[in-house]
Amino acid sequence: MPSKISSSLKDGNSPKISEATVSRLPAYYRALSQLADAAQVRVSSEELAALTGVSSAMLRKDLSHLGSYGTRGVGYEVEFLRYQISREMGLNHDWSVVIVGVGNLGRALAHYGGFGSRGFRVVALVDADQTLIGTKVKCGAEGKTVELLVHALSDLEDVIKETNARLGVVATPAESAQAVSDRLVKAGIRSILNFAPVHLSVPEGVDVRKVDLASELQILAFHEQRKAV
Amino acid sequence: MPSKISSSLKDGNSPKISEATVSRLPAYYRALSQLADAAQVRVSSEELAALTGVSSAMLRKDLSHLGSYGTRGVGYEVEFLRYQISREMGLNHDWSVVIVGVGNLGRALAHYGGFGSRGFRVVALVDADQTLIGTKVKCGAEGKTVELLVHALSDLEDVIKETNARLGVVATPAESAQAVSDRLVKAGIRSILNFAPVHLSVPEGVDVRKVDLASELQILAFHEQRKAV
DNA sequence: GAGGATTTGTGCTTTTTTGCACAAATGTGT
DNA sequence: ACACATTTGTGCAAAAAAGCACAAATCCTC
Repeated sequence: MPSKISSSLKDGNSPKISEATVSRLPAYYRALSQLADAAQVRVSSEELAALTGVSSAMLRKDLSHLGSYGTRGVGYEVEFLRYQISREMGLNHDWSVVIVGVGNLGRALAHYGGFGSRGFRVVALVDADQTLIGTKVKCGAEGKTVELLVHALSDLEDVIKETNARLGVVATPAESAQAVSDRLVKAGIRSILNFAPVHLSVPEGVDVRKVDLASELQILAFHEQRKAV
Repeated sequence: MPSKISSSLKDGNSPKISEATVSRLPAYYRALSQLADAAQVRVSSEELAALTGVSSAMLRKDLSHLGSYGTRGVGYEVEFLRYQISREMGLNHDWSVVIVGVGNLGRALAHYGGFGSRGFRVVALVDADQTLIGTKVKCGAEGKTVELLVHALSDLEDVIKETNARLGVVATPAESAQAVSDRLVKAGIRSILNFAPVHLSVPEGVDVRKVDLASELQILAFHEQRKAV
């Protein structure tokens, strides 16, 4: 039995988890959730590593940064480790998300079930298109769908204040992305997920993560071309 | 004037462009396209770096791996550099893409204009859902939309052979992603873009890039939580 | 309760990536 | 023609990330 007592015995200061590690934690969390659903109690670093596509040594080092949550000779307790990761990542409470841009992609994101099941709740939809404003859009996957009203872009600040959104998703065309980002920041948003194919410049203290679909394909194409030799 | 003569004077062997560099080339390419549209002729490393969110030193080093395409004291010629990057990445010819999974996300991807304008063409849609098979889905952004028939998953191999698709996009639920991936590989696809929230295990020589929307939000949430202190 | 099998946690090494600083090359003006 | 301002390309140093190997800790069996 792992010493579940020492869980909150960590110093107040952040123990500097490296960015590379942080970027892999979600994958570990997902795999652990999967195992938990399958009622598996314990898992070895080898097994969890295989499920997430990393080496077992790297997995162990990543986890060791969170604390010593495994048992030598045995492995990790699935449910316990999952909880520790979720706590470390702040997934034990819900995060409110505002999506700006309700085009094809924005609607797909709203529908996407993966958010709700992992601590994120889309609480507001915003768009500049007059023909969309006022319409309702289904949010969340089957099971617990909610209809959300599309608000006007001009009401962005109010919407954020009322819904207490902490995370902003930019799913607008490239032309308007920077302006939208600026307003999100001004309204207090400090974490932005950007789907528009432009670099957003934001003041210090604001985090932006970019997801660029075309870029991903281009990177694949680069390697594909090299193979063809 | 840069010496445009030496463009193909490179050794046949690949000059080992680092993965980090490759992952940034698409951003450079996009920014250069933007500048070209604005009819800008020359650009400095400083300016291009600002547009893409990297340091000017890193940009110069990245570009130096492709060749010496700039002119000291002057900068880079926008159109010329753009062409060199596109050539290096294999964007001078079109890449055919097959999308498996025509749910909300798959449809959004099919609609997405960013693909077509950057050397990618969605040539086939495949799904397992009987109610979708045989229906038509609009592909591409306004301007040149094409209607594509949704094919049965059982016909995957034939569809790939007929359309000569080189890139596969997995936009299925997590449960079926691995099986779909296996069949894509067996059908000759060696580059896969995976949107399903699972790790795909593939044989050596096959590239997989993963885009996980929930993971991105989780990483943001991690940092957001740290700020709140 | 001792010995062997297993599996974590981690110090050390190697590789990759980033950052700095400046020489080399080009254009400009007098 | 020559000094000067600009901007690239790159050698070298620093930092970050990944990989290796093994000691430490635990469990199981006899």
